Amino acid sequence: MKQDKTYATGQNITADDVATAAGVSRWTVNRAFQKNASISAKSREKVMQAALALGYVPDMRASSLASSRSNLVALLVDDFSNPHKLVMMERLTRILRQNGWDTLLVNTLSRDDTDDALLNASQRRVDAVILIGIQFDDDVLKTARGAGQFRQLIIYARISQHPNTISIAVDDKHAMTEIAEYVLSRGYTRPMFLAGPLTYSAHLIRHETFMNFWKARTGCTPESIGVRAYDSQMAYDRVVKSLSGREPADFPDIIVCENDSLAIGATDALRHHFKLRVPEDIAITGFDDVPQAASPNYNLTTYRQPLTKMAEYLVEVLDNRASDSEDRLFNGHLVIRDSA
Amino acid sequence: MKQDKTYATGQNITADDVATAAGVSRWTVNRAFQKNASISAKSREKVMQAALALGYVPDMRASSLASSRSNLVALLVDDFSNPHKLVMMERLTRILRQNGWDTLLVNTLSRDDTDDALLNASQRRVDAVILIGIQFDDDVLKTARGAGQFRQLIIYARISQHPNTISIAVDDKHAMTEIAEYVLSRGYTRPMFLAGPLTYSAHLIRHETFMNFWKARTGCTPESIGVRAYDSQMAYDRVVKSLSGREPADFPDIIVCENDSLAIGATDALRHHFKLRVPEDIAITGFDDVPQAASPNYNLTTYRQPLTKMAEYLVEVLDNRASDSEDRLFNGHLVIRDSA
DNA sequence: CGTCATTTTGCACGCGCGTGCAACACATTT
DNA sequence: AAATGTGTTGCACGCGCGTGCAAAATGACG
Repeated sequence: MKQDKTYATGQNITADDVATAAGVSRWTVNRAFQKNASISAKSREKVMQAALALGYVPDMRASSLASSRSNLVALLVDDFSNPHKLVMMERLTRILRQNGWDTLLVNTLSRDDTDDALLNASQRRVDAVILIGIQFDDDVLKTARGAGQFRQLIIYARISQHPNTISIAVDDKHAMTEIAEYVLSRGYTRPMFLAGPLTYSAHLIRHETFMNFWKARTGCTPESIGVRAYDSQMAYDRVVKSLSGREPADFPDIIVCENDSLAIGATDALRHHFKLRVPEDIAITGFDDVPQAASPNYNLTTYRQPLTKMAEYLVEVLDNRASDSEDRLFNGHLVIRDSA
Repeated sequence: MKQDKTYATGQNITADDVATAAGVSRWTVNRAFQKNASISAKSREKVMQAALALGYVPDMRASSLASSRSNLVALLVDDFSNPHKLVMMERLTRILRQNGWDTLLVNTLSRDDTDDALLNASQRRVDAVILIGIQFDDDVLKTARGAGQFRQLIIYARISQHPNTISIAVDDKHAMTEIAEYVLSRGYTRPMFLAGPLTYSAHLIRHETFMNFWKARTGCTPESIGVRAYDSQMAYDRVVKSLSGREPADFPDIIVCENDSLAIGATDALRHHFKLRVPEDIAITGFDDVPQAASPNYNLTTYRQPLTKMAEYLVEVLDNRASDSEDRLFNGHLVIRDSA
């Protein structure tokens, strides 16, 4: 049944073909496909009919080349193990597309690869590069080849100190304060903080905020442990290692996690390794509200970022409709479930 | 600290600029950036140094326009709720990029949107469109505008009856037979099959295979239920509804799920709603081996698709190195854990 | 040192479309 | 009917690079 090896229908149809078919000039054809072009409704109609009949589709490579705007953004992602990335990618690509932007997905294999990934984006002359990852640090950006080719560099869901960069992120300080207030108000007294990689200052905010808050409000410095990646398995192992051999009295009564991946790993460790109950024996909080957090198995108390608002603001920035090019922090909200 | 509003370093540098700087013609410059170009090592060196000094990056829009090959593929994804999609996307983008292919990620919002998504890909003149989704059916493809613009249409991780299309997928029949053999060999006698959306024939294979196998080998027809989407929550609700009010003797002793998302929802339902143990009271099998399946919480017996091999074969097809343009089915392997 | 095979380089032309301006058509006003 | 204004259309030129071929440079060999 499968015959044709290619899916193509012969040679490409250009605006010229449509022009002769519609009895207008080529420029009128292209105008018909532009948004705010000066063209009469009548001739646009003629053009569109001819285009449909011929199966003409404008070539954005050529239009981009001529207009020097590509309506393309590169999305650099370096951590596919965190399920929250999937949520972010869905939201971003959806809202970008609804606003006329296409997305080039670049899988940044490792930290050393960032440079290559940026080069990749440059070659396509994307209008902006969006970074959603954890390995991108300011040094990499500074020395990146081809970094001069794109107009905007946007750090999404993270803060960056790098100049010429816009951060669109949740206000970690505000968010973590809200979590800490909640933890305190629920009467927990021996919290432990489970942090992710503490390589860059931007990652420290949640950690610092919680520690400072707790110290200021109770006088005590909470215990704190960390892992090298936002990975459930690592969190599991780390919690096991940290709590093994302790007297029950020395256990924390709640583990405040930097994100849901860690929280899930911690929960599994408490339940399956230590045979403890969550939240009865030890409570847990997370951050992100990944889909799994809502499952009856975890019922995780967590913090939801306003991803839609953030994506919409991103579009504003891309369209140069944003009032300024400063960083923008958003507030999400605490999602209270059973885990704490 | 953040001063410059744009990241651009003035106007674009073209091959001409590099040419004058290196003392060669523009064509030599471009040759230096081509793979198998006829150019001496000496002048390539000269060019590369000048290019580096000026920060020149070749413009793929122009090269694509001139050569009519874009080295770009569109990845159409329509179901971001399944965590396995994240795994597939990571593998695909990684291997594609390692082989010189860029990926345009198109979030296909709904079934009606497929047409628009394909149009989107056409406008960028991608060399191929890769479909990893469940909503794409043959009717949509038939009537798609702009479908004639790309050379190849590849259905990934699913079978399609559509001509002019290549499927790269796991051999569902073989895989499900392996699962069924295992279930039988472990002595289960009252299996229930939990299926996903049964809209297209391609989705029925796993279901049919299991049902036929069991009937042939035991003479009994297993019970079978289904949900409208590959969603854990739906699976949870469906299992609750199906088993509520039954006598314990009428419970299945194993639930064979079409994929891990459903298996996870089923597991949660058994544990949290019915307070049953998995696998002691009722066992579970899944399909895909999502990261979560390996967690100590689920320990899911499941089937892993050879995603790397599949992606590598995809590259072969894109490079026209594949022996033929027929569908290609791969075998994965059973991953035995505790859940069954 | 000359001849020929081979590699390397330069170039006219084209890929498909946008920009800015000039020419044109039409409706409105005096 | 002429003059004015508004909306619409056509066109020269350029965006940056690849293709195929011819000219030039290089190397091999007698």
